[in-house]
Amino acid sequence: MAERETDRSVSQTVRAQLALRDLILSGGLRPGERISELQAVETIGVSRTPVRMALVRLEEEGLLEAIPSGGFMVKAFSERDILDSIELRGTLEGLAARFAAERGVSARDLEPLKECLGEIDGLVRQDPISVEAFSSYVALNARFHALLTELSRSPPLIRQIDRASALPFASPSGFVMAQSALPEAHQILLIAQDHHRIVVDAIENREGARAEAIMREHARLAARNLRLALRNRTHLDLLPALALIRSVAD
Amino acid sequence: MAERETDRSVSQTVRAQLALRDLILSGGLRPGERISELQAVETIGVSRTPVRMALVRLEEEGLLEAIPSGGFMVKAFSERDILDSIELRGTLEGLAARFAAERGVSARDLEPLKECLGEIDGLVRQDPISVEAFSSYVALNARFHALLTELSRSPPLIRQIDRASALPFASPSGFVMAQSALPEAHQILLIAQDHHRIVVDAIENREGARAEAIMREHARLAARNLRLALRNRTHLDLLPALALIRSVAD
DNA sequence: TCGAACATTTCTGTATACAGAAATTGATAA
DNA sequence: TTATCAATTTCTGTATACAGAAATGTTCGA
Repeated sequence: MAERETDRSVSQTVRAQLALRDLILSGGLRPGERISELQAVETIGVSRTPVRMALVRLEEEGLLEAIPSGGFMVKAFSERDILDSIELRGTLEGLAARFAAERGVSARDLEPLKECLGEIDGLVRQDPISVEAFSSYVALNARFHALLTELSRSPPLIRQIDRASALPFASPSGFVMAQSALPEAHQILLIAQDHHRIVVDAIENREGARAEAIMREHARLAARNLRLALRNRTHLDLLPALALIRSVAD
Repeated sequence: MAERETDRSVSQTVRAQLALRDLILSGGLRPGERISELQAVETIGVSRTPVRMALVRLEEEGLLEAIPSGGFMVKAFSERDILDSIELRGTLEGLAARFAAERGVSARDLEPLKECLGEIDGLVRQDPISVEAFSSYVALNARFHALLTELSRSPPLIRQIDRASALPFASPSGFVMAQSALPEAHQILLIAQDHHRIVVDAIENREGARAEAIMREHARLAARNLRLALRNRTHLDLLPALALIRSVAD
């Protein structure tokens, strides 16, 4: 939707995949809705073959579901599904943190993580926090988690975490936090940042069990947060995947 | 390879996927080897389109890797990759066991699991254990783990576990345990069955933490087991994915 | 007015054709 | 003999054509 002119640097398949994913996450396609290949062809502007490839990939990714009679539909998730996904992700990240701690990381390896930590600090110290700062936080937070995951040095685990993140971190491209929810969100950010600091410390000190435990706690915070957001119908959480939750969408 | 005549009950894509996966797991395609679409078309007997679909699915599944310049190759795994995958799987199954315990399962829900437990008991009580009994065990064990996973009642978790099982449980269709390795394997089976009994008991008694812990321990047994198998170059382990390990294949 | 059966239309799954890129082979020169 | 360059061949990515199935709309009968 952003650019219409053919971008030759990216394959048609990838383009279709990105376009479809964004369409799903932004709510352009509702949960349960059947996806018409021909319609997608028109919308995206590529042929059926790459669209089809993208559909298969998105199904494997977990955003689509195959219809027995043929074709795909947007997968619908319950509130519990999302909460479970968050806990699942926390468990995997806990394992990653433990791996990082137990296998030993050099000070040099920890550097990017600490740097990221510092950048986040700069944001969350603002009082009151701005909407822009919050958007930056979302990006930085994602980077922090990615860096942490990388530290495990375990390709299978990294892969799995990437997959598990699809839902909890699913976020349409142009998400912005509502102004009214900022103060409460700020409080949560401060706690989350505490967790971040602790896990880095635990890894540095080779305390695997502690590193694992804090990441699980971190996930529990996110879950509590989401539960609150759902109850209040606000977007104060860090996880704007709400469009996918059927029980809310309906 | 089994049937050549067109099986109309299954789609061409699924047929291609199964054929390719079996070809990879049985070692017909070596790790690192590039997969020629046209060659696959000839071997499997379907057109390029379904082959292509199958390749994409197998890549998402983690058995193939995309080549930057185009096409796919069989993914190569290190010994550590496989060990990590086992621990990863154990961690996820631990979470599943905890979910099952905490969320409460009725006696009726536990019935299939207990029945499976009993069947395995019948096998492992044999002394000496037969090669056939061992093959049966492999199947029953997979069923036990699947049933346990189901008890979590968490679709996202079940999905992740299925993905995570791709490697640890990867097994070509006609695998049989070597006669010489049976006694040692039998010992391991007995311990594994102890774990199975404990986890069922823990779930029944709503002891989430205990259920989780024992599944992790269970994975650690499998990992130790595989490590031993790799050192001795025997197939005494329960995880015949060795064909995928490059450090062994080389 | 409602329901069922038939015809029409649309859509998916599969096969194939085509273009551009990559790899391989062969030839020539140092 | 070896290295380099060019020509050829092969392969992938994409588009499109076709057949069968599913869904939809319409018409006829009760």
